[in-house]
Amino acid sequence: MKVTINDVAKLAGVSMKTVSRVINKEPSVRKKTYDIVMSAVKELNYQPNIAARNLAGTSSFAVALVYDNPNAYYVIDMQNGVLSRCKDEGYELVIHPCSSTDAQMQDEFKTMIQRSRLAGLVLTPPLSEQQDIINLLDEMSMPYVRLLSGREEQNEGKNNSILVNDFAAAYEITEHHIHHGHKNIAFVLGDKEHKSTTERFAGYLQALKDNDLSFNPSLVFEGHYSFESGVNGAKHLLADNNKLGVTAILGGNDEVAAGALFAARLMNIEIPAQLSISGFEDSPFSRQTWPKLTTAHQANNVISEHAARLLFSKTRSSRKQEKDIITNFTPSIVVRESTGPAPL
Amino acid sequence: MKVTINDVAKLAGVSMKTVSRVINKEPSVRKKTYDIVMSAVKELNYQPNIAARNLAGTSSFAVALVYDNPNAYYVIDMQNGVLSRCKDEGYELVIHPCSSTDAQMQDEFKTMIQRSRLAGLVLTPPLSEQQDIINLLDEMSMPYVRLLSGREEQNEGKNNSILVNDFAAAYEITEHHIHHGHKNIAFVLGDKEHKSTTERFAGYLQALKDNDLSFNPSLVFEGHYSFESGVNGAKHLLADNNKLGVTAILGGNDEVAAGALFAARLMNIEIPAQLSISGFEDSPFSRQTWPKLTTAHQANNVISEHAARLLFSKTRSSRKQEKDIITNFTPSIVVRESTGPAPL
DNA sequence: AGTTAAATTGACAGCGCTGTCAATTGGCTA
DNA sequence: TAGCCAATTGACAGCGCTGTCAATTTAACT
Repeated sequence: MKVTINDVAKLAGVSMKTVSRVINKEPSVRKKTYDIVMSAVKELNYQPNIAARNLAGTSSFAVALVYDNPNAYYVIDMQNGVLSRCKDEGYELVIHPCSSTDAQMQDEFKTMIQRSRLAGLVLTPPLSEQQDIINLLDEMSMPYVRLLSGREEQNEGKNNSILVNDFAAAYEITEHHIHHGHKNIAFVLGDKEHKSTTERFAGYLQALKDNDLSFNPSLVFEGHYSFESGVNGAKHLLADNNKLGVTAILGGNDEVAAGALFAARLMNIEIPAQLSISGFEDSPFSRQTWPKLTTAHQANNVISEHAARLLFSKTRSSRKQEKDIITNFTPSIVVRESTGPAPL
Repeated sequence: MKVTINDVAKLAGVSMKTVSRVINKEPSVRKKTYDIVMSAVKELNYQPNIAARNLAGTSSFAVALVYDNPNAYYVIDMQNGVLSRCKDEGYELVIHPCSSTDAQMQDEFKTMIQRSRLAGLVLTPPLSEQQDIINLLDEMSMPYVRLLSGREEQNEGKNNSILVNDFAAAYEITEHHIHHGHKNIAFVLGDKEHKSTTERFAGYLQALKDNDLSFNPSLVFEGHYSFESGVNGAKHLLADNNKLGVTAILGGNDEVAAGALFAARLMNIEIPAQLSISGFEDSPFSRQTWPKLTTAHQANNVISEHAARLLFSKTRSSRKQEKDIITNFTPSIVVRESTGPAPL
């Protein structure tokens, strides 16, 4: 029933250590030996014991995913992406939800790292943007990968960040509206503490500028990443029978856009005939509205998978480096039914 | 930096084994000894090494949460509930998303169990309703706890199930509508493969019966647990200018209800003045609609925590039994703005 | 006090694997 | 062919803890 590394060694006619080398893809193993061992592994269906590896080795076989994010869809995508890579690599995934505002979080964080003897961790926004956490990890010289909102040129010299180009996404979405003849394009921003908010806003501004449209500050609503904020924002922007003449609204994310959509419906505004609305992220949320949202697709499960790859590439130097790790993602626009030409 | 059980033993002036006994809350430890050891543990801030415990002991210190559920909110709640208990008990949580329809799932399942040397697992619907999985676990004599939709009387004799009384929830919600004077109460059902669907439907029927209202099959729409299904269901039920005279709709869950809400809005039906709509589960979804949904609150994080407790109580017989584990949950109605008196 | 059983504690091996370092092999040059 | 270095392999200890079982202490009796 239980197959140990010793059984494999006997069957292959080599030492345990050599089997260990094969399992861990260490160099200095002859091709022939490798094949013999591998066939023995397969014949016995050998499964390395993670606990023993953790105990005996210097580095452990567990990575943590740390998040403080109310968006369940986002979290699940992150988990699944990292998890799939972990399975391939034979690692365990420790999930660690936490509150970034909690004062004792750092302690709890430290305890977790000690207890689990982690090989490394993946940080998602907004924790990945918190300098004190980064410092703490650097102090402990613990490998980590950050998921951040940012542009490619900002990633130079760093080799532990995965950037999502929210600037470009916002730029593209704004141009989508502009090309549809929209002039008065409003923006319901997300939480301003999040870097994604400032990046998206910057992209929006740049697109306006590049298309010779003037920026009207009253078309910007400073809100939060929530449905309700979208409702409030849209109500505010469209107040007084839309005296501002808004014909398009960028929601800070899909939830915000869904809220805006709802508010517009309540005001008997036809979507997209009278008003175009777009979101960001392409969460399942964007398909649960009616009409479905035009949004910027961001493959969070893919992104998180690459984050995991990057982490693994840093963790095990003995293994050959993976060369196809993408560290810069640019969301691409998905046009659905919530946007269209500007009304005449 | 690294504190081992040996350090604690020295400081406390006892053997390693005694420290081990204290850590594991084994019986046969004098109160005085216990206190001495515990103070040493605290002084050194000793953290047991999970890998070593797993390796040395017969049972491991990891439990798995297995799910096949597209509802991210549900999954997150489940995770958090089980996770909080795991932290208290010093266990690890292994999350295992999988597809119940996938043919090779059982194999993968087995592999996971072998690899991780699990102490036990928590199964959520619809996996918890699959007999082949139950059989497999029984064969391996692996402890598990099932989360199921069902009524208290059905839980007798079983000690590995946590029941959510969807019957009672549906009964209560249906009566809520009835007491508001509704007569033509429609129901957009969820997936009929899920036991929660049949339970909720049964509760609805019972409530109608107990209040001397006749059951009209054409007021039932067989749908799915999705927003879109809610839209379609409501459209169907309210067709032809509501010739069926529907004044209230039960959504199979909150997503369905949200869909129904949206469809009604599109038809310019006022909620709740002309039509009452209710959901189930009280997911964040139900607060992201406008008006907010009346629904049946189901504290999934609490439920999953009790599932974990139940599992732990079965896992370590040496530890004193927990007596306050709730194995039967009855959701309670939360009245918000989407329901009201029947129109005249 | 003396005896006996029960409760409490400790010594020690070993869980399955990897790190260290020494032994062996093979490939190459002179 | 001998000689030498690098590549490859193996022997062995030990990671931090728990199970086993024996040693010791305590309590409960004649």
